[in-house]
Amino acid sequence: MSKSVTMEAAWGGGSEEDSRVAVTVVCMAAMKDDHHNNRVREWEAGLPAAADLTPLHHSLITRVLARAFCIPTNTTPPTQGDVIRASKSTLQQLHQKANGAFTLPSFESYPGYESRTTGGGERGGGGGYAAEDPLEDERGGFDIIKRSKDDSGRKNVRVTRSPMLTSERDGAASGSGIGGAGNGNSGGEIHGGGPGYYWPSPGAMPGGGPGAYGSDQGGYGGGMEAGSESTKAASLENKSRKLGDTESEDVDSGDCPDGNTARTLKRPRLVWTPQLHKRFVDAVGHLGIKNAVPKTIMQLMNVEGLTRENVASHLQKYRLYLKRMQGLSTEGPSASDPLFASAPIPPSLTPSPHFFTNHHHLRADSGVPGPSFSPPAVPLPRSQSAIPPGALGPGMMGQHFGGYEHQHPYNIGLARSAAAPHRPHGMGEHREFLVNSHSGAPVRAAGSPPHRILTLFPTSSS
DNA sequence: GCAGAAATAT
DNA sequence: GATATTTCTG
Repeated sequence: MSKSVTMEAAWGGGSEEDSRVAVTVVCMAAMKDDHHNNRVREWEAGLPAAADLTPLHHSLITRVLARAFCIPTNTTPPTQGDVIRASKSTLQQLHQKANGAFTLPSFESYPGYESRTTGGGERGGGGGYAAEDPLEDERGGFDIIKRSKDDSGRKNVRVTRSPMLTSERDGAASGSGIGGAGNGNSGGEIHGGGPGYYWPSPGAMPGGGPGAYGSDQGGYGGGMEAGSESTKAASLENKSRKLGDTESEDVDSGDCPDGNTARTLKRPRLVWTPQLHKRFVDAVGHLGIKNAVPKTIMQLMNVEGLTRENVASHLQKYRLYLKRMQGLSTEGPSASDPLFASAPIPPSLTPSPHFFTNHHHLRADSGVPGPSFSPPAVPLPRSQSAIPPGALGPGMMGQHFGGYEHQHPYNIGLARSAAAPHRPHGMGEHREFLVNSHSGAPVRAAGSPPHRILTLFPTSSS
């Protein structure tokens, strides 16, 4: 358990130094073991140095590509001959190295490697996409993983920075996935160390992952997700083309993922967790459906990071839902919209308050005025089916909100709301959002034993 | 600039 | 198909 191997490959970064292939083996146990340590050195010694590889990529990368990835290149574009020559020469060098003293130590010596690569759940082998590791995401950062697939089906992972992230991260943004213990609490960054977002791994961990989802690490604290960028960027580009040349310039210059421009491409995807939705409903109920407009709701909700657009979108959906409910007023809640069904509709908003049928699932905190915290927020993994049942914590399984009626994960404050439907409790004071619990247990209401409450956007009160 | 609807993306 | 974001329109 104490052994770990980190393989990090960086190529085509923003500087000469980054343009390298670096393979680092960290074998904590081996560090105490001279035998192992020597073998590691031996292996490292056999690797091509940065200088061996830099000329290759500098010669081969086209200017367009280099520009796109902010790779410094020679000012004069290489000719075809240059490329061929450089390729040959570099290949020769590599061959020489390969034929020479390039011997790799046996990986069997490093069970850590074995277990990680086979058990990590990343299909197709490879070093995996470390940042997808829930444990890694625990660090509470706000980095956004954007994925896309190229033709070969390989995922492209790009780590960008949230607009809210003002502090600099170290170079580990896309680095190892197993380096740290993944304690989001200790990894406090800009917002004080909440286990912020979790950007789930599509297709990863088909039941065999590290199990962080349901662990007491609270591997799923998040609520925002960044989706594929390629399609988005393409769409953006298409649209900018439609709009004219003025904007395509922005897209052009914004290709370099230097943090500033990538931000404009996409905003993290907000998942309307039951808690969040409940807050939303409270706000709407407080305002009355007539006066409930996105901005006001947003202000009343007082949730950091929530935008007017988020609220507007949700309000749009919510209104549709209410309409539908009015039509179905005699038939009870719509199973097709479990999120909405999960939170009470204030009497002022609904003609059919009898709506809630899952009373046998009422939580202990129901009826308690004040902030009521429900199970940890559920991110919306692209493939939730990959999450092992039971690993999500109470009631957290199911595709989307499927199985909701039985899992009752979102019976939030139903009784509470019935008792005090017009009380948008905690508003103006609390900013808990996408609450998480390190214990993995449902977070309790205020007044309950002091469960550790982690907020997505920790505030001074956290 | 905001709200709401519609289109689009994931 | 569901859900969220983005864009469009008033």
